Amino acid sequence: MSTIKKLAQQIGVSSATVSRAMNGKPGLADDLRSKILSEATRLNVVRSSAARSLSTSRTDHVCFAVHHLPGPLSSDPFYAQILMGVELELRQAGMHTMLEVLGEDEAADPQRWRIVRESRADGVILNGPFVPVATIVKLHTLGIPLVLVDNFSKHTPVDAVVCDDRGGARAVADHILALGHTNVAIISGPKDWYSLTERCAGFMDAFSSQGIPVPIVLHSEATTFETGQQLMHQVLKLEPRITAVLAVNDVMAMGASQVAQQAGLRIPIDLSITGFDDIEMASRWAVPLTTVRIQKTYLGRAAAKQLMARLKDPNAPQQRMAIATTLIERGSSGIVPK
Amino acid sequence: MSTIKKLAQQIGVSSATVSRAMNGKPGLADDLRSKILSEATRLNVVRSSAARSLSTSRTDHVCFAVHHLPGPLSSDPFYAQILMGVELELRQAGMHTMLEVLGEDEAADPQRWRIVRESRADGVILNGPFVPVATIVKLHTLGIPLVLVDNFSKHTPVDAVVCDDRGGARAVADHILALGHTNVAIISGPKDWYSLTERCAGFMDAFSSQGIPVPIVLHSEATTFETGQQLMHQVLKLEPRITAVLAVNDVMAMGASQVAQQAGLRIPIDLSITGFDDIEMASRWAVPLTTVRIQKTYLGRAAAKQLMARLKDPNAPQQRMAIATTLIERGSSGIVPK
DNA sequence: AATACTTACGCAATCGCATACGTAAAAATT
DNA sequence: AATTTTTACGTATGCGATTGCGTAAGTATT
Repeated sequence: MSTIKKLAQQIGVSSATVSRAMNGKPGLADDLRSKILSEATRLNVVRSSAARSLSTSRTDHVCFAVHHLPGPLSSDPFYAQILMGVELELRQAGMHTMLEVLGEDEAADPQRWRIVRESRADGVILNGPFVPVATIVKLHTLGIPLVLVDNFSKHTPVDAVVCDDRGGARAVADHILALGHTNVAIISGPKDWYSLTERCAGFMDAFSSQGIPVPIVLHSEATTFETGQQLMHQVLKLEPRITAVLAVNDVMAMGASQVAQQAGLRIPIDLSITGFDDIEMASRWAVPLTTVRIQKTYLGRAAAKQLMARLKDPNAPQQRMAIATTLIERGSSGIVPK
Repeated sequence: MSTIKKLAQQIGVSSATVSRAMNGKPGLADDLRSKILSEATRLNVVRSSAARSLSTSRTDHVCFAVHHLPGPLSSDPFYAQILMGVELELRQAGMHTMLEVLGEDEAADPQRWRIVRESRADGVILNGPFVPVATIVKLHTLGIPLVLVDNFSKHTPVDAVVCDDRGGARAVADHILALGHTNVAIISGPKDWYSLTERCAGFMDAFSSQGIPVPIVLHSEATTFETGQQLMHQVLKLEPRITAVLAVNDVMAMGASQVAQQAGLRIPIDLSITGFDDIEMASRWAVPLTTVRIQKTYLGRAAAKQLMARLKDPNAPQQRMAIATTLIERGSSGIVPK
């Protein structure tokens, strides 16, 4: 790999000129510029990323941070797809994605995020509701360009990209109510996860606007297949006459449906179950899952765009962007049994 | 963030000394070193990554490359978990992960991998069998430290980390044969994917060593749920008396099992089905899947280690490391029906 | 035609670290 | 005690860009 300076000598100009040419900066005759550019590609000359970030104090890297839990990037492909979206969008802008997996230590103190500490990235896309608010605040006061995904902070003016959890939830709930169900349970995860509270709120919207009494709401420590199973057991014990279960995501819905079936309930004949997210397996599940589709890749793209906008204008007002969701009706929901 | 030089002035030494101290290099009194180190942490002084990679021409970054197909990082969490393993291992060594998602263009020409072109990483972990051999060769002759994961190249001496596909396949096949099955079908993906040929070979090993006639083998263009469904349809048409199906991965097995069930076959009473990979959903599937467990995170860790070893000694002989697999017996396999 | 502006480019400082080399003091050797 | 070796540090240069400033030529203005 050759340097800019050698290219300059080759052509007979100064390295400053080559630099300006390659960066599309003014102060250069058009014909010279195109000559430099073509020579550069011919000789495979690339600007050294190290040198230029030393000089400009930008890296063109973005840090994609996810909490490391049983889940995030592995079993539940939710964040993996967001990651794909981020990569795609950044790539188009000539930027790059770095991955930071957050353990307990890092979740508590952003100073321990090595990518941030060593400023290996220009900004951070922080995914999921797993990180304590204090961490977000600290990160923000540290002046690090930041975009939250699938999370939102009331306490700090931080950009966020979410999906229309509330609207989506409202839609499934409306769907279930339209089918005639009145005896409904909601199974959810931790009470303080933004998206979950929104989804629950959306469910409630539907009930209250139809004048139907509020359903049972059960919470758990996580949103896994297993917690779905556990909560379904509870539901069956608490209120056997339930005819529909609104799960706060697909994986939980799957767990719940399995328990229900093992208890002898037929879906959707005896019991309707709905999910949220529309993960790939939702349509392939034994009883295809009625759910709410989130365009995960698009979420990622939006986050990347938002971060780049923030980098360009650090003083722009905070933005919260909500990506629309769509109800996907499949076999797991049906009319209320007589 | 302060610089090394300022820290040096503060303490009253030269920046060279601070540099040596922070890099653990010799030529420094122990007490001075520890004093410098403690001051550095106290004042939050970090070596500029840009400056040091300009100076050392290392980045401490590793490029994790996956082909962008419907699958890799999204629906099939296989590579996502490998990614996690890589990140974990690199992190422990003070290195960082960059993500490069390969489209068709990049798959054909590594010069288009921007992370590589701009040497933003010291080496590449190349995942999956999706990339043409020519690309691997080119990358290798370009002198870029490279480790293949879930792939192997006979044509070039490139390090590779795979799992014991053959042994694992042998184990499931043995298991199925031990249950008395003799009328077996194998459903696989593209013929030229390394892991798949190994797995098929492993299956065959079992048959031939037991003296049982070779089974039907069907191939397809991909290894998705849908191709699993398609091949199962074919199997049913071709040889309705089949009693066991060995799928080359879990997702295909799931697709196949669904088709079989829809055709009225009970699993495992009428038909045994096995998978490979042991993805999370395998155990949660309607009929829990007998399969072969791959420790994906460990695969990633091994790959990262291997790459770092290669970086340390570029001339070490090529290595192929195979990670052991384990047979997981679950409900989808049973004795041959009478 | 004289002056004032632009334009197109080169010069040189700068970014922050690593490291080869130099040197004085301390330790070892004789 | 004189010499050699080692230790512990400082000096200075280079890594490869970016960019403010300077200047000569070209263009516009009057």
